Amino acid sequence: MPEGHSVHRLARQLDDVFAGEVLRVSSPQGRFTAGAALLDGRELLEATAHGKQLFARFAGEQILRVHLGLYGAFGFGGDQGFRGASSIGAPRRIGEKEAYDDGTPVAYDGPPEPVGHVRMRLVSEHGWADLRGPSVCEVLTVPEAEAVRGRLGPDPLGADTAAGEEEFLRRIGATGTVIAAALMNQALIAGVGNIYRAEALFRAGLDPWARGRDLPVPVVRRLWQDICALMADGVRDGRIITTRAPDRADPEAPVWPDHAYYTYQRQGQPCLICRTPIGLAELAARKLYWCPACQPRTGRSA
DNA sequence: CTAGCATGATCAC
DNA sequence: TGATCCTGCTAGC
Repeated sequence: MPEGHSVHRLARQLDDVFAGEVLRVSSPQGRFTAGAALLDGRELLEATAHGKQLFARFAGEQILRVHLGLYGAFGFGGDQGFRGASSIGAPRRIGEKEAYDDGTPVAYDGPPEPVGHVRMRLVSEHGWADLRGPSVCEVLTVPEAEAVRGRLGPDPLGADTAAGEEEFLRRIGATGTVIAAALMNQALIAGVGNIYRAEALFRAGLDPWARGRDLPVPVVRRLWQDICALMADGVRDGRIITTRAPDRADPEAPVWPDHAYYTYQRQGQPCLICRTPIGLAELAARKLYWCPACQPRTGRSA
């Protein structure tokens, strides 16, 4: 159940441990057998992310595209050098909750027998990665991969956040949908999910039902900039934390605060700012959390 | 133990 | 709008 920050961490991890390596690629589960055969024995050149989409470029113009969906996750394992190659702290799993190695040296005898439904297994000389439960795992040509990217909006974790801001402004200004729905539309902004959506709207004090095109330009700019900052923190921490330090129950515990969120899954509980009970609504088949007092309905909202 | 739900997105109707 | 994909966590027996 990853939002964009998890996929960016995953891309970094794959790049750290596999880039430049010739990989054995298989599908123990059997649902990716043909795709695995296209990649098997090729060098992984680079792994990148755009929003929630993961792209791994292999030699021979083969692009692996993975989307984790609701519950996809990668698991990693390998020898000491493999684990040390990770720049994000050698997690054993990336996708939903991440578990970290404690640094204890372990003997490495090659990958374990696949347990359960492993859609794809990548194996190098020094380590392995197992992919489970993705909504998409396929091999694309370069033009096909570019077409996928072309359908996505700007990524707050992309290299050029200034250009992304202008693009976000353009796309939000052109949509008639409410801002809470717009933030979940990957064609308008890529990588935001249900948590960042709810939390960014709260931090901006925005009515979730305000229409995108009705929002003042400076408000939309600040929203983009705040999402960029929040998601960059998420990549750094491996976890979504959106509460400002003074708003957490224990300011002395900045890394694992009691309250990581202002509104997400806090329906009925008091707002951390004004004590008003947090609201819950159904919007486009997803749950929307907001504070009715800090994010008052505006006249023109839908 | 089981049932229900979850940070997602597509497809059929 | 609802079903579906199909994993893992958690609340409740």
